[in-house]
Amino acid sequence: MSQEAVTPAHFIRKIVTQDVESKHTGKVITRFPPEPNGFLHIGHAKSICLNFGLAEEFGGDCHLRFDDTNPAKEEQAYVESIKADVEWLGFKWAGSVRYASDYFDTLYDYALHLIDNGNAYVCELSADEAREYRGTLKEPGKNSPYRDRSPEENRQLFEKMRAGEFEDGAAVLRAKIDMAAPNINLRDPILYRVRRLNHHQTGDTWCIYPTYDFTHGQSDAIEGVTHSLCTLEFEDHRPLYEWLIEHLPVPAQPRQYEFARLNLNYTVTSKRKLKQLVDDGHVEGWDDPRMPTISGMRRRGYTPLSLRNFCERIGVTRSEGVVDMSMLEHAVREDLDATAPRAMCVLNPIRVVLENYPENDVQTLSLPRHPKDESMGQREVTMSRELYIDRNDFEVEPPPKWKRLFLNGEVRLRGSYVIHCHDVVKDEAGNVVELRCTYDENTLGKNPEGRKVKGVIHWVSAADSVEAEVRLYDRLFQEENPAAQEDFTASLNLESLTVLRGARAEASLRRANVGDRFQFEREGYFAVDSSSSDDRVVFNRTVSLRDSWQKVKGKG
RNA sequence: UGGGGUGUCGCCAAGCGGCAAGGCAGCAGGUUUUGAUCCUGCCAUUCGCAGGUUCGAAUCCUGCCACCCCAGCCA
Repeated sequence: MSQEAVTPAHFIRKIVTQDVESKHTGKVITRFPPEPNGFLHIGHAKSICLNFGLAEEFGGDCHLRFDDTNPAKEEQAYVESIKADVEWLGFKWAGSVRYASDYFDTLYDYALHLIDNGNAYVCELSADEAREYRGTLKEPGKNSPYRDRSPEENRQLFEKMRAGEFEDGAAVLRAKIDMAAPNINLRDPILYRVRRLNHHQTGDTWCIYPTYDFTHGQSDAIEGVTHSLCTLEFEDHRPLYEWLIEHLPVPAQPRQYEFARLNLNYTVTSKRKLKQLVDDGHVEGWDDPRMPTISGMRRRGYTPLSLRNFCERIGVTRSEGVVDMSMLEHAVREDLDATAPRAMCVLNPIRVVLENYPENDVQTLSLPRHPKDESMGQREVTMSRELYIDRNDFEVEPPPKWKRLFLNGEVRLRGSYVIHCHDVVKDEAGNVVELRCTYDENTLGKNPEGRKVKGVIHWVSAADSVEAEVRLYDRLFQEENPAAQEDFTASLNLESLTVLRGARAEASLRRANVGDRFQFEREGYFAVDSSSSDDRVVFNRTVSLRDSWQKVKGKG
């Protein structure tokens, strides 16, 4: 066997492995339980990869279950986007999509079970009163005056709640546990509340809705989930999760395990904050390519594999950290380097005239689509007298270490000839607007004799190229940890989007389809945006190529 | 002494009593018609701190310190 670096098993993988080897004879069942109240982001990708990945690895199942217990915040549109994101990442949920609301009837019966056993009661304290009775972090709470109602009375009252005989907020069902518990989640937690709201799945069937705590664990049990994985903030809920499972006639005993959520620097991974960016118009929508949402990253050009590799590499632990954006960028570059066909696109064009190139002569050059993968074939680019190169690839007076074109210097046109610049044309303001050059006809496919040409730059034929819009993205926030700021929107990077309308792309790109990904040589990876039309191609820069010239330049 | 957690390289992360994996970033070279990719080398005598146990400690014990989560009829 090879000694290749195998990803070490993280703690959850170890637990599952151990369970499979010992107590569990059945299969591993996990679930990804999003609340449909927003779009999924990179943090959810971690959870998706963990849950679906584990099930896949152990030959088990992973369910997609919407945790839809709060109709006030949830919408069908979010349900649809979430399904699309999970599928795009390449995972398949077992069976049909599930909803916690599928279990509302059972949950209601479970509630009656607790009531009949004296483990739950209807409480008519107002929200404010309930807060006072709950006590504080350091002081115990005190019992609700409604705590000792009889099971019979509670049953009647709860049935009235269901029948709509209480106004919103007028009554709740509470578990009867311990108002002095040091863990606040055990101070008679609320199980049901009255909410006269239409629900995206159940319509107007219910006017009482179970809380997360009363829903999650029981749903897990009903589905036979063996390992219920969630983030650290739910750790304090585990005793309640277990209490409910112990006191209810559930069909299975799922176990909850917590892991640290993913934090990425220079962005936010909080549905609430992302929603605010959308609602306040700081971005163009949930799928804005600057958003760390799965749909935004998809539109930006990220690949499912790059996200999955990223999630595998960051690991799964219980210590909360902040992953550097460069890890994510590395993951996309790695995948795209191997899979993206190459093409040339001049982002900031400046005209080049090859004075010794015959007026109407047009040559077709065949270039490989990929430098290492011949199976990707060739593409044709047109060579002609008038070209465009990037303004950044020319200097009248070159700085030290310069390898590109300069006045009275020469450079290789990628896949074509070596050209020499002997003059520049300037406008009234003194800006260089055109380069007068000559080409060396003996340099196609071979190096000139007697001299070395260090640089290679990309180019396109002036006539045979298409105008394209190119969108460059920079980090959304200037602050490494925007969430730590008083107002996170204050550190929004106002230059996170740069739109280049006059870019010139090689002709082969005319037929690019939405979603297609390319490496624009020497620039970066780009994906065709969904806003492209037949007469206007729009490219999103997924990520730039690594650029060691920036470093050299920086050192002066 | 409210409860629950976490502290290993700039970042992520292995390790679980036998002498600090790996990845990202960085640095230095090599190859290169992408200043890309690829390749090579360098990058924690030290594991939050202080004691202790032990032949031996990041790993065990004790005490500190720092940070995170919890007082929604949100999830």
